[in-house]
Amino acid sequence: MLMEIYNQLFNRYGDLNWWPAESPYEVIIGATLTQNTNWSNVELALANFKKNITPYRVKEIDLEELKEIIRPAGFYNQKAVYLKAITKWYERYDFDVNKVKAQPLDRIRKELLAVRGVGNETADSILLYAFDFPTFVIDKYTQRFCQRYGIEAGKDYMSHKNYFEANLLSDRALFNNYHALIVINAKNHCKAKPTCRDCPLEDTCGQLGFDDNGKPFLS
DNA sequence: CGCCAGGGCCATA
DNA sequence: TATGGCCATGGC
Repeated sequence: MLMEIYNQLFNRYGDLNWWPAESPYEVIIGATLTQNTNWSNVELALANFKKNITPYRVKEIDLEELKEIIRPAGFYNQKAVYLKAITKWYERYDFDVNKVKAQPLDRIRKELLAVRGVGNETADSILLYAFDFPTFVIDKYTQRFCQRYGIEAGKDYMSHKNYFEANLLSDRALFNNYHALIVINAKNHCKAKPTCRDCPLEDTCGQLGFDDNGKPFLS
């Protein structure tokens, strides 16, 4: 079922080429800044770096100065601390993407979760979109998506993640685009119908439907 | 003007 | 383990 739904979403939106960033480190920064924050605000913050988003700079920069740069992204007092912390973690691997990629997924995931400001979603976003690890990213949209369409994937983050990983081929390209498709589909939907969030769960609210044979389709 | 966005931390029970 | 308050800007 999950694969059929993916195909429907793919037919509509195609390959979205996530994450929108110019480097793995920029993915790390973006994933942290976008916590409970509109992406357009994150873009303003990223623009304030003036094309100079490197771990070396974030490591050396004064904390108060960093706060000013990321201010548009909101929660800047804590996020500035978070950026320092995740950058310090990255330094263990000499800011080298390949040294991180050479490690086992589970090890890096645990390390990331131990970093201040990195929870499940941020960790998985970084693992998948910065370092190409085959891990599935769950967010509020995904959980709402499952609830709305009767996909019984559990109730918390890990149960959803386990459900998707258990019912899909472990393919980083698939995981990458699937999460992106769910987000884009949700945003499109919300844009067209701002009150969708308030729809009762039994409402088929959304573009996804199921035919008489139980096959999913996008209307 | 009020609502809320691609979460996570912490205190409390 | 499970809620709830808190963090903060900018777009609509």
